[in-house]
Amino acid sequence: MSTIRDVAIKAGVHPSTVSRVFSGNAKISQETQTRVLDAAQKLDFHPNAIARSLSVKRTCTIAIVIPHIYSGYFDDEFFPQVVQGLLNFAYPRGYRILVGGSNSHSDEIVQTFDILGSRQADGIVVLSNRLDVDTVGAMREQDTPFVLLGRPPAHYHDVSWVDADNERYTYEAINYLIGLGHKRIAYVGGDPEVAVTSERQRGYASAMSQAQLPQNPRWIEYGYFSDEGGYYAVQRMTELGDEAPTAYYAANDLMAFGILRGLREKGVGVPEQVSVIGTNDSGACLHVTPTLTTLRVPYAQMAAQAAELLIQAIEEESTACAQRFVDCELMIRESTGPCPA
Amino acid sequence: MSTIRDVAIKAGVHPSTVSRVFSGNAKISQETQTRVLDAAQKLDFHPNAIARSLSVKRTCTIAIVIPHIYSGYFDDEFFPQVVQGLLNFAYPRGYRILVGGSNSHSDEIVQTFDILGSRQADGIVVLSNRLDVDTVGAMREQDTPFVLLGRPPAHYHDVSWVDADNERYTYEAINYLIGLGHKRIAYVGGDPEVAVTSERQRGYASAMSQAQLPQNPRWIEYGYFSDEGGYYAVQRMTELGDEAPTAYYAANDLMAFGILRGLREKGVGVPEQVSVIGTNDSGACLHVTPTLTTLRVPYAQMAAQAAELLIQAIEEESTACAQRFVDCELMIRESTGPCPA
DNA sequence: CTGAAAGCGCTTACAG
DNA sequence: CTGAAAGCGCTTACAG
Repeated sequence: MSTIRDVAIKAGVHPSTVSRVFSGNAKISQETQTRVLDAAQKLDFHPNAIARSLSVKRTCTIAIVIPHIYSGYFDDEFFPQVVQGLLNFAYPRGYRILVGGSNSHSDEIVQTFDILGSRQADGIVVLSNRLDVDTVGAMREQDTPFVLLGRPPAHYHDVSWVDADNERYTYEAINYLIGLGHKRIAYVGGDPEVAVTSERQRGYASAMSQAQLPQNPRWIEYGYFSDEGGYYAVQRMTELGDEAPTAYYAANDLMAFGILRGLREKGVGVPEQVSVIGTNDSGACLHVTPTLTTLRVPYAQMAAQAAELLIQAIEEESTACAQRFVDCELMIRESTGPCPA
Repeated sequence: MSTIRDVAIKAGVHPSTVSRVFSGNAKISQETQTRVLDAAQKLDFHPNAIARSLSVKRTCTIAIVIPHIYSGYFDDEFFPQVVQGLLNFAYPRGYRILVGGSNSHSDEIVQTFDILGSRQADGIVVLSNRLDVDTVGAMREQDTPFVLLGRPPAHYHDVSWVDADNERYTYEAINYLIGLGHKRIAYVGGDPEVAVTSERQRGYASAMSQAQLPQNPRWIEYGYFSDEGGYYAVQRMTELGDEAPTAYYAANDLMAFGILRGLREKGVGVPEQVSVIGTNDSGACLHVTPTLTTLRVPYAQMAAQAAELLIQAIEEESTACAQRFVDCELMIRESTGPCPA
């Protein structure tokens, strides 16, 4: 592998000159330029990105560490959409994505700080699902830019984040069911440890109480974002007899598919007898029967905005923080209908 | 941000000593060790990974560039499985994944060579779908290790790759349909430019001809891996009347879902009247009705093996190459059944 | 427009 | 076990 020095020798110039023709920003005479390029060509020279990074203190890389908490991160298209969104924004601007692994929640934090501390990336987007105040506080103490996907636990004003207003949109989804005449509505949340679970539950509760509907604790189940979780919720709730829900709201599509499966097995018609709403709008919503009404959460867009904030922070070296909400949309399809009399 | 030098000064030792306590491999007296660690602690020192990389010529990173050819790379769980597989093997060994973007096929190659040349990663796994001989030849000319996901166009013996034997497994899937009594079988391939499409088509053709079944060119359609492609294939083929296929093999699940949708709209019963087989075994196969019989291709496992070969090449600096096949499995579910009389 | 020099923050033979 | 020095391959003020 040839270096800038080899090229310089072959071209009969100083290494700094070679550097200048490759970095682009500097006036170089037409003649030396071609001489250098020629030499580089012949030696198959490619600038070493690591050496450049060390010198300019920029890697043109943004990082993300993947939680291995539940496989739903992959099953439910959450992670792919995030990577896609990051790439959509970052790639055209010359950035690449560094993906780190983790094998537990605490390891996830360790890995995040490792990337932050070692400067292997210029910035990092972190999934703030389970971050506590301490963690966020510690991130603020260091000086590599970061942006959260999801709000921090306490409402720091000097932290950047992008989030959906989960409470509000779940409220609207429940309201839609109420508008269809449903009165007994189930809430199937994800992992109760994850912020989004309680956010959505608040939306559910406020829609119910605003409509002055009775709330039954047995209508609430945590399905941990898995298909089985949804399926199990149906087993539990159909036992309630007269008190069984006529509609289910699930905090992700996977659980909604499990609900659909559970209802089908019990011979319950959807949407004639029971309505089902999922969350995310994953591709499979259109492939199931009936097609699934779902609350679309634009993860790719969230990630793209996170990348935007991050790259802004990196390049402008501003310490200004920004908070952004993205819009969700209720995709009404076949799995919801009027409450039967 | 403090450096090794700051720590050295504070601890009253030479920078090389600090380096030694952090790199781990070197005998250091208990006393200096704690002095250094103390100083590092106080200064919140974290070794700079980039500087280390430059010095040791290793980044502990393996790269992949994502093709933006068709969104199916994301929709069909191909890419997420690949990243998951890479990470599963790489993460426990201290490697991270660098993900690059691209916006066209030629750009994909440009980006690949850019990573290779700039030494931003220690190795790269490349999707060999559309690589031509020239490209593979050029990759061999440089000295960063790489492994192909899929075979190279010509059968180079000095190139590492991991692949499924697509021809063989599609042959078996078709044979399964033939065993069920089907005689008119449709092949719905992906993008005809992609190697896997013709590989599977060969498997299809040889199963048909071995069973001495007539082959009708109108039973062959390219659905470009999209839902719509499968849907459209049904529109075309149901027009064939008596000659319409009684079974469909689709080269990915997405197209199979489109086929299912098309058949449902036409009131064709699956599997009573027509059987359908997909490929990949994406999560949604279990959520559709009927559940989809599919040829499982273990992408995550393929990627993990690619990571294994790659890391081997990186760490042993051996130039030995290896070729590996992974096993596929026909997952028999509800969408296939005996050919109606 | 080009050269010479110092520096980015580590590592690692070489001495002792 | 520790220090001093050279080096990894670039970049970038500073001169001229």
